[in-house]
Amino acid sequence: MTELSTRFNFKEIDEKWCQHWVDKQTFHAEPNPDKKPFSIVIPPPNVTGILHMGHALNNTLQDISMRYWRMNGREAMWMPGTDHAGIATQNVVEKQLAKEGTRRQEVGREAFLERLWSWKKEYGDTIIHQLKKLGSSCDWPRTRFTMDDGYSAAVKKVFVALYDKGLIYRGEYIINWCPRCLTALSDEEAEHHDTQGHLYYIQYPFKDHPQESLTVATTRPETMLGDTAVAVNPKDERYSQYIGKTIVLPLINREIPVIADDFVNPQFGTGAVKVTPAHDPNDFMMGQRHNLPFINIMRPNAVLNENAGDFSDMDRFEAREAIIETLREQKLLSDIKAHPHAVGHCYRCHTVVEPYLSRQWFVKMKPLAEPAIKVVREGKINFYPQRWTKVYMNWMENIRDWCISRQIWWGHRIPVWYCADCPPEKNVIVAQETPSACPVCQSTRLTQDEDVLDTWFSSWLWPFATLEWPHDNEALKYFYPTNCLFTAPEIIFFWVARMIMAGLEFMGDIPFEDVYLHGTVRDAKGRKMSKSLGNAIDPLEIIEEYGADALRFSLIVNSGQDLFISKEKFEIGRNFANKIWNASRLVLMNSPQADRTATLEDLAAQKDSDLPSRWIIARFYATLEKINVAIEKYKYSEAENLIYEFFWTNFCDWYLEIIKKQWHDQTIQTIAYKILENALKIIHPFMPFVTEEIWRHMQTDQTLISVSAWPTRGDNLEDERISQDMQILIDVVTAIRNARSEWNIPNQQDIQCTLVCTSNDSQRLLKDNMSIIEFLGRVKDGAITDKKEDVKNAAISVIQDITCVIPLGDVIDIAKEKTRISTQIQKTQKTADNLTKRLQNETFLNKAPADVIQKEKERLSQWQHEMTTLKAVLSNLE
RNA sequence: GGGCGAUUAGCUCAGUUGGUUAGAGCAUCUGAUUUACAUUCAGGGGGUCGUAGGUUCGAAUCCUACAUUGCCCACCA
Repeated sequence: MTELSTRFNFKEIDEKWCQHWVDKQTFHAEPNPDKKPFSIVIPPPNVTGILHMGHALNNTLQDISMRYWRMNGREAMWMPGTDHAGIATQNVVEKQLAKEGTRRQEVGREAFLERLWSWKKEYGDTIIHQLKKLGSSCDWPRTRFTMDDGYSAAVKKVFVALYDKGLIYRGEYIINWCPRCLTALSDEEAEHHDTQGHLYYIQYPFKDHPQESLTVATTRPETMLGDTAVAVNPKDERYSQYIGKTIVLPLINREIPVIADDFVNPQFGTGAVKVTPAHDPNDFMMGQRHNLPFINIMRPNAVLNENAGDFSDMDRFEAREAIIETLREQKLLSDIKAHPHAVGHCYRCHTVVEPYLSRQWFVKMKPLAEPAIKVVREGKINFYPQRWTKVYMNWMENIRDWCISRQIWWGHRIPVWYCADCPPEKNVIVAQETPSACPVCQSTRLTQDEDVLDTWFSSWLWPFATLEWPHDNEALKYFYPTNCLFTAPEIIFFWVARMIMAGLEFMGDIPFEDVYLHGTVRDAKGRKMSKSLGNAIDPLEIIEEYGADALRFSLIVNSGQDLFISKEKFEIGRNFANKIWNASRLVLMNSPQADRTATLEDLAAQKDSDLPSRWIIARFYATLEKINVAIEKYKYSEAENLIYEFFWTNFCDWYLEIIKKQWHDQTIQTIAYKILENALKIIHPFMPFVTEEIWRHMQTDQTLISVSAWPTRGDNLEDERISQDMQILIDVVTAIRNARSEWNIPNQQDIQCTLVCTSNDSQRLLKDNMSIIEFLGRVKDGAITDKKEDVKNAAISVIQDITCVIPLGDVIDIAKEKTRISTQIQKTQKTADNLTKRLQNETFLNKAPADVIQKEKERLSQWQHEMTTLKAVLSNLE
């Protein structure tokens, strides 16, 4: 084998295997009738920019799962790809244009889209590259983009199908409008933040009695310019006399009626509401109920239009100030109260959205939601952690129609054409391909709808559109439905729920069985990582500095729900990778004669091996068992802790230390070698690079650990006896080390140690393993006896039925040792007392299960034994 | 206004269906360097499990209330 350097040189090795796996298409999967499939689709990262820590976490989780199942014999296919992310990507490119002093309207649609495609090329490639660097075992030749030709065909087909089914309609409604992005948004795309606003109380005078007025309260006084009524609750006696009266709207002197509507809450504000049907969803409905005029007072950019009288050409917030000022002057402003309320913001640019009346395309959601509710209720799809089921259900059960048209250019153009020669509203042609003529009047004067579709209208097809749907093909049949979706809870509504609906509607089957929702990555102070806060840690920087394995391992180990990370956290992973590297060096350097054809099962079956070897093999199988369960239950941090404990504490700190003087033994070489080999396999899903590299050094052929077989379980579960015996050895060694440390005895100085015990079992155990105790405890002349030693000036500790006596001569401070023993006696006494009390308690004896009582009795006798020994030790000191 | 989490060592987190003296990593303290690894090794200190009640023979674990904190949803202008 080749020499390994003293440190794990991750830069070189990451690069090497990253390249190798891609070049050899190690992770390409094809339908294989002999294997069960395991497939997942990546949540396609937006091509807006580069990957952040959240992506690193998301993809690490997916990769652990993929690698685990691949090694477990599945045909594992991980579909990679990217999302065009309509508004978001258009925004970043618009910002670029702005820097150049131009705008998309000046550049023109075609040239602007060219810019976007080149942006997509650059950032899409970067993202794929970053995913590779992370070690993601994706099926790279399948890489898809949500605006691929084939994908676009799927989107169009879906639009037409839903339209034909009557589930897509066009209409004028109040939607969320972003005045900066100049587009409609869906309800989900408007993020509500609690904001400290004001409630303005404004007096609206009556036409007949200008001295009298109704006072209304509003948070958006500028919208009063579009008021077409004032509403009160019909049961509100304070106002019943005014219903039907006419009010003269201040500032623009429009005459508007006082109407009665149940919607009005008499408790809120003054109980009288201004009604602005074109600028508020509730008012819109009232407007429809009462046949009120809809007066739009705003241009798309939220600057007031000609309907705003003196306030036209003012921005909405500027107009708010001006209106308040004017009303104040006219003594029509009776009060301003602080009023905290939720204000909608654009999820992409954070501008305050405006409820705006406009004609858009919508999807009727209820019919799609029903089957999607059913599959979750029936447990065909499961959420992990389970509590997210409720969140999903709640949204689905109250689902509202989905506004899917966007007034932007980057995206799937809506497959709708309008005939110039047909009457309005009857001129709509919905088709997958550009029609050559109007099917009704044969006119060729057709224009396509200018708008594009919501980005999620393509993402919701991801699990099957990436597999070439609607083309019937083997891969689609074989890999759909996928097994699991790994994503963040933020997009349950945007994406998860809609994929379930689309899957059921178009594939007639669920898109995935499990949905695993992981936490958000935050900084050490718990803030969300973001560019604008400057607290983001770039995963690539961590890969450069600590290695990809370290990044992956550290993101998972000790992780709670949300993830709080600082740079230091990555040291855990880096150190562990280095530990694996060096332990492997040690084993490989010392095991030239290891029998590489042996299997761990064979070795486990040899019952005459030495205790440490039997122990480490048993520990391995116990760990393997627990890891299998943990991974399959999505408990990745638990799995990592098990691996860490096994490899570092059991294997390195004990086993490799114990066998240090035994490398000449071929059996020891074989066992160490085989344990390492199998340990690498179970570490591999978590740390693919270091394990692949070491594997290559261990194998004579060119096999890859990535596609090796996961260790099989066998019946070699941990032997209770072996682990107990080994624990005694460990405790004895620890007691000796402890005494050394306590009495400041330098390591070079040899010490003596006498182990006193009476039972045959313990005697034999100690005799068989005395050399280990001597070696690890640096003991010279270890002795075993069944007679009580009457040694003065000795450090004494008790391990079950074994008393460990270390003569210290004048090094010992008798007073100090007495205190130490006394403290220990006190602790022991307390525990024993508690146990005694419990065992004397009638109700405990009556009600507790027999095995618990039995256990407690055994414990008590152990404690009592220890106490007797300790007391003897103490009296011996006096 | 509703819903869902969280609260365990200085920090980040484990803690399975209630049943040993509540664990780990980091940090801290003491000691170790011709040894595979100082990205290391050995040892120590550090917790009345947010508060108050309740259920139980027994509670970090189950129940109730409260506190603190985070997230999501919601048309009371």
